[in-house]
Amino acid sequence: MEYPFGAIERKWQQTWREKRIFNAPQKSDKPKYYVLSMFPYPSGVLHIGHASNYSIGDAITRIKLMQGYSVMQPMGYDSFGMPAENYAILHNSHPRLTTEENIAAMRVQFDGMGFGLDWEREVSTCRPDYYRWGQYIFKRLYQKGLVYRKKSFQNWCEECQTVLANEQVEDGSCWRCHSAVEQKELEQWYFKITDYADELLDFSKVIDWPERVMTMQKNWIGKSEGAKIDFTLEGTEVKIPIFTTRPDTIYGVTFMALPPEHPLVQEWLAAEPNNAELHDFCHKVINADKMLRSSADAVKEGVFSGRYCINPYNGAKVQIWITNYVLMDYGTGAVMAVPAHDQRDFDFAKKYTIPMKIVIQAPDNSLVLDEMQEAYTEAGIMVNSSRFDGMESEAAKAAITAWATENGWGEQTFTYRLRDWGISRQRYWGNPIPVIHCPKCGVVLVPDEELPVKLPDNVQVGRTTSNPLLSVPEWINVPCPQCGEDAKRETDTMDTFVDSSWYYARYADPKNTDKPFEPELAKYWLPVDQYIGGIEHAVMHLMYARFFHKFMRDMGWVNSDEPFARLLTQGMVTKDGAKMSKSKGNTVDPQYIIDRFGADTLRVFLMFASPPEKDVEWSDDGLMGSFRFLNRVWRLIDANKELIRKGLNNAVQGDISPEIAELRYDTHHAISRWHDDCLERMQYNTAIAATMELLNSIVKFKEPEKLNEAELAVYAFACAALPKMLYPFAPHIAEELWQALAQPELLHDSGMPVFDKVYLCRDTITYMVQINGKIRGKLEVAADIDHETLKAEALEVENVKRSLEGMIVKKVIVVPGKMVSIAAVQG
RNA sequence: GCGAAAGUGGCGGAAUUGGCAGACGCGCUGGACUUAGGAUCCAGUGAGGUUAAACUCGUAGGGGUUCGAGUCCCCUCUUUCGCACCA
Repeated sequence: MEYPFGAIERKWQQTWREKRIFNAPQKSDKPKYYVLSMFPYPSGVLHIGHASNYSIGDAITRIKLMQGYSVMQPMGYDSFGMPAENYAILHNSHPRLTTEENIAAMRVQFDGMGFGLDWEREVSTCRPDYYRWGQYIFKRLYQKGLVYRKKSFQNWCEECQTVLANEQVEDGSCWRCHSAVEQKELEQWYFKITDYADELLDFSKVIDWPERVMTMQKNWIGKSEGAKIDFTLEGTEVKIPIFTTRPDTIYGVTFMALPPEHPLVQEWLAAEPNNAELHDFCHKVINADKMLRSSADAVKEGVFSGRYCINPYNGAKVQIWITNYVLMDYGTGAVMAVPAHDQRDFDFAKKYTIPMKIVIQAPDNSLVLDEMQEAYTEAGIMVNSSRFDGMESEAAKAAITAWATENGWGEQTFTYRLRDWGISRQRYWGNPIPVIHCPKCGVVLVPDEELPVKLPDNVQVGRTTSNPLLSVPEWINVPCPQCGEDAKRETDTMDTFVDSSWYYARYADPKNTDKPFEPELAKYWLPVDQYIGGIEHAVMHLMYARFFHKFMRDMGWVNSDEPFARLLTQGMVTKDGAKMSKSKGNTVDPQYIIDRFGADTLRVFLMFASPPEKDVEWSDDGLMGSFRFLNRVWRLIDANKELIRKGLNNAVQGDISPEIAELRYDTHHAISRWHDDCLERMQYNTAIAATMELLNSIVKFKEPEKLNEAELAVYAFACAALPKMLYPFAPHIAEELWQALAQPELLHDSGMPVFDKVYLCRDTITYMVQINGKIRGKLEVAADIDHETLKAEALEVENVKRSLEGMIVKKVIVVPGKMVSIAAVQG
């Protein structure tokens, strides 16, 4: 017989809702705990990945409730973005309608999983009551000087008809649709995330983040120390600043490398319309696939510009080359090339027979110019470097930089790989940028009282024209808020990552109609104590949210430095070793599993199969194992509930059999392991294993009705521990069994399962005996035996004695509570 | 190429501080029972060896430290992830 999971799950879902168990109070005497899983895109269908991810957060929520915290676990929808627009096109509908339908459908499935979510705090980024405050925050960022517009070459996804931030380009492809990314020159809105680069590099204020995520962010920010040095265009006063991390090689500069996008190059192009070589090369490079251009094994190419610049250190005349290997948007967009000491410059110089000059000599004096096969990039002794000759190159870096500062042609500086965040998207289904362009006043912010700038409904959604908003003149044409003249609305919408950069704060005060959220409430709930989500957001979402949080702190809206104190990056669910996807045809429908085996079974399987941060390989057989487990627990308690109720009221004093004493030990041991796994280690698979082991220990007793009073008390205590231990993972069956044991309160309110250290002590201990590292025997002794006696007894164990024949014992080591180790040699 | 993490039975995984490797689950083998169920219960299950033991081997491979290594150190291989002309 299967236990009646369907009825039980419906019953408890309804009870939790009616009793408002998971609606977090705004004020509480208890300490707060904020559990947050990354909100989903509302696809309308809950897939196994969602089920797995949110099961983790729900387990934490229920553990923290039992522990006595006031817990908030909200949920919402990241509902702007391309997929909604495409979905609407496909179904000949409107994104707003399809999105709301999907949200309603997902809500039902979330509830069917039994997640303890505070639906009164639901946010959906595509609703005006949410995106209004995104616009408000945009304005505050603008007023703080953290927003600007810039025309430049952008990553353009033809498929999505929109631009992408650098971090949204993966291997030259769009992060979302995976089609190739091109370059297109456009005027775009930017957030000055680089202002916070140093602070984003500092993770000292997070409590527990995976090292991997912090490393990825550090790599992405890519801070490097170096010097900015001004070269001068020959015969002019024009400065060409360069950035280098190797100022010690400045006397080895034999050419200057500029990218075609460099303003000086653009000037020369304009000045020489007939220089075909120059024009062809620049045109070719600028329009080349950015991925190919920036890959390490791309062939280096260039043309000589016919111009020279002057090295300020020695007055040397340096050829200026236009090349494909220098990036306009890193450093100053100009490179001093030192072929003898930089591999890229070396390759380039070899190809175009540009001279080289050794200025750092290897410590063993082995460098000879004509014999060099590759650049020498190590440290060494300065040579051919005028007044710096003989110095250690590492020390010379500072000296040479100082010399530049003294002479006014350079300074010590830092450069970052991180670029400002381009947030403009040429799409309809996003948050409108609250700006009006006035021919007279320029860029004018929409006044607060006119927010939100609502998306018009009557657009023709489609991907043939670039931005659907361009087709709504009555929305675009508005009077300027400042001068009243005819003006036009900005038609770019914001990157959806803007919406997800502050939603965690809105949950603290989701219905506020005056401001994004009440600072007092955000200060109470933030930071998020435990954040859970996929590793794929390691750089983008998590860095943007940190940036927003630091801005909100500077505004005085929050008082923490980091939004997420602890971060858990959960693994994905795989099948046949691959990520589940429709195209591979290896998906599993959670709804089918819930209908056939119950949500508890699904949750237990997902949590038991592997630790939360690792991938879970789907297994139908494994799922059945979880189902059998819950059925066994059910049968045990259902068959014995009167007896257990009685036993829970029994006195614990009295004689008990050794077998029951063992059960008592197993029970307290299992609970203690559960505590450790649930609270310290966050390793829920072993917490479930401990629960299974306890069940196995209990079911050894086939006739509990024959136990005496004291024994029954032990037995009942063991049985009653099962629902508590199951609660985080299989909450419905746990509540039902808990109620069957005539317990008055619901489990979240019942406290942690308790164990008593007294019962973890044993009178006797089994010691293993090792000889030279191999197990040769064991002996059971009193727990308080002294070491000398123990050693003597260990040597007398029969098998030990025999193995020691003809050997001389050199040393005997006692590992308290565990083993006796004998070191012996052949005699 | 650089950096990080990982590699344990037929499978998912456990071993928390250097101390009985393989918990727990799946699968498999044998048995019991039967209201034939996607049952349940009992026994077994790393490899070799044995009636059973003893014993030998065993945590990717090779070395090392230690009374003792899955765990620490060095080298190699493989896999995964991140970065990759960043001056």
